[in-house]
Amino acid sequence: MRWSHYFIPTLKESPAEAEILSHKLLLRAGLVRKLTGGLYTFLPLGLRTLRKIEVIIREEMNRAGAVEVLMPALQPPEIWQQSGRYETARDVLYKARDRANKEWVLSPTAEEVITTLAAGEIASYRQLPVNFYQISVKFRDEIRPRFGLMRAKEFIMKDAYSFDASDEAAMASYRRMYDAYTRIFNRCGLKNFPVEADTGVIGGSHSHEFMVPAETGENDVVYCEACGYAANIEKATSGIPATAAREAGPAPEKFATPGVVTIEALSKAPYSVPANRQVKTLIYIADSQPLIILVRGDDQLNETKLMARTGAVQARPATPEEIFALLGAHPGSLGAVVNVPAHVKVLADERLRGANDMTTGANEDGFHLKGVSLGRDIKVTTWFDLRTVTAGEPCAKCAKPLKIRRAIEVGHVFKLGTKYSEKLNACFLDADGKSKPCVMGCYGIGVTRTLQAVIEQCNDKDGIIWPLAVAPFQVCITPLAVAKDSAVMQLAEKIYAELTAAGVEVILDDRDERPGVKFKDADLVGFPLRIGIGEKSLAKGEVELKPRGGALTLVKAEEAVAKVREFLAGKA
RNA sequence: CGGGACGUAGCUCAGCCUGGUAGAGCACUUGGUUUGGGACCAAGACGUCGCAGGUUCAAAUCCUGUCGUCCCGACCA
Repeated sequence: MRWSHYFIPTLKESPAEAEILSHKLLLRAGLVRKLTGGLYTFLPLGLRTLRKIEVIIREEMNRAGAVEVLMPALQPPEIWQQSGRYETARDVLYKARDRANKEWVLSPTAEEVITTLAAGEIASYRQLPVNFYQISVKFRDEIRPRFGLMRAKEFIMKDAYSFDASDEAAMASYRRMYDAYTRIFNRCGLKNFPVEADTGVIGGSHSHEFMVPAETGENDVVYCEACGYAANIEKATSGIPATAAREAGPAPEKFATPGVVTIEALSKAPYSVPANRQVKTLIYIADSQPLIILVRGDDQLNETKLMARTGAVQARPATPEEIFALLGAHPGSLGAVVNVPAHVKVLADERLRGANDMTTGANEDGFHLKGVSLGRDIKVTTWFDLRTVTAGEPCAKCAKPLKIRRAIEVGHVFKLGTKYSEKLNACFLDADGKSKPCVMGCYGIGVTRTLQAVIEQCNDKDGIIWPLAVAPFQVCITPLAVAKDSAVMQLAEKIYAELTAAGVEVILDDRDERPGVKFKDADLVGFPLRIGIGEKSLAKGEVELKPRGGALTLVKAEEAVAKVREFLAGKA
């Protein structure tokens, strides 16, 4: 490819819309352009990299035994109603109407379609296992698209769906995908690691997310360097000890706390009740039902855990008005000891189990209760792990201190079970002649997000440093004179022709630009290897080889092609 | 949906407070000089100042509304 015939609109300055580095580089290196918020056009260079990632994904999915299909992006709402997600996924579903005013949904994912396909096509255990995948555009009505391709309204996803005859077989399918994902992200040149994850609205029993460590990521990951435990903070647990038992009085004692409505205020004089001896009382509305939630004063409720434990589809903090109507007091004076309506469930965090001599609100503005014992004074409906892990807590497996870091989620694997196959009737006849629902798994990779994650991880002050496997071009030839009859250009053309013939992906910067412009552009775009050809070195019969981010070496002109192939072979 | 910031040339921004001829740098066009890390000189082209109302003799500037973008939070398959 000749640069002058291509389209690489590089920018010296970052557009104001970009905040994080990878987003700025996407725009500056001429990989994408924004159409509007959350919607991007891939330019030639960005598309080449995208295609390379797709090829890696296809190779590994095929190797893992999955078969490629392509499903419609426009889908009938009926199947979404059948699975129940027309309601539960309502907020992210884009909807459209046709001329007959019939409604359609734009696919955010394809469990419904693939399960409908399986329902029609799979009749016997002899057809199992099978794993379908596709690489296609997905649509999600994100509340807040951000960071370029990281969270967009429309993006490219690889989604796969496995169908198995038994739970054990489904776990084997899950494991195959898990291993394939590790290979895929490694091949993309990404530092990555799997973490235990919550299954969310998609449902299922077992789940891992593949994370790329990055400060700009949207996920917090809890991990243990000693034993390798790693989990999304939404799911993570620790070995933190329960609340210490104390000498407890015979009954709770009410005391006046005028104006005190925070844990912190109560921890100060004249009350001086440490946060770890307080019970924090939170009121949530989960699927229209009020819930009382108790966590220790120094803990934070983990809303994802709350949703997971209760199976709620939607949950939100109650408003002060709702709270007053329920308990007769305002936030800051709430407790679960007295005035708790019989129909309201009390969910308490495990860390409070057996705790006594605690202080909590009296459900009367301006008053608290001390000497409260959980179990004796508070009727807990159910105990759950509901708290959010913090850094430094002992690992549940090995007791070493846990750490927390930010990361980008690039892949997610779920064991789904029979949730969709039952609802959409994807059943098969087993060897014993009985009809059983397929045991499913689903597996996603954010392809466009992965592209940006590579940039986020592979860069320096001058621009992108593409891993060879996903670089838009492997080699950039930079002749410093472009007149057709110049020795420099003639050699550049010769090397270009030889490399091209050898199957190397090479771009020839044949623009009549000053050297500085060409060097800056090559660095910004991030080609793994640049061949510099100038009059100075050519006078000695030499050309320059400059790996991006590495040191420049001089080689004999006639050896250049061989050296380049050596370089590429060593990196492949 | 709450909080905040910003919409002026293709891009980055100034001008707005204190109303009075629409600006700079980069990019672009032409000519010349340059030519090993984003050149220089000269000439040029490019704008309904996001949009709609209002105030005023006069609005980029003040007021109201609206749309859009970005950030934080909420939310998030």
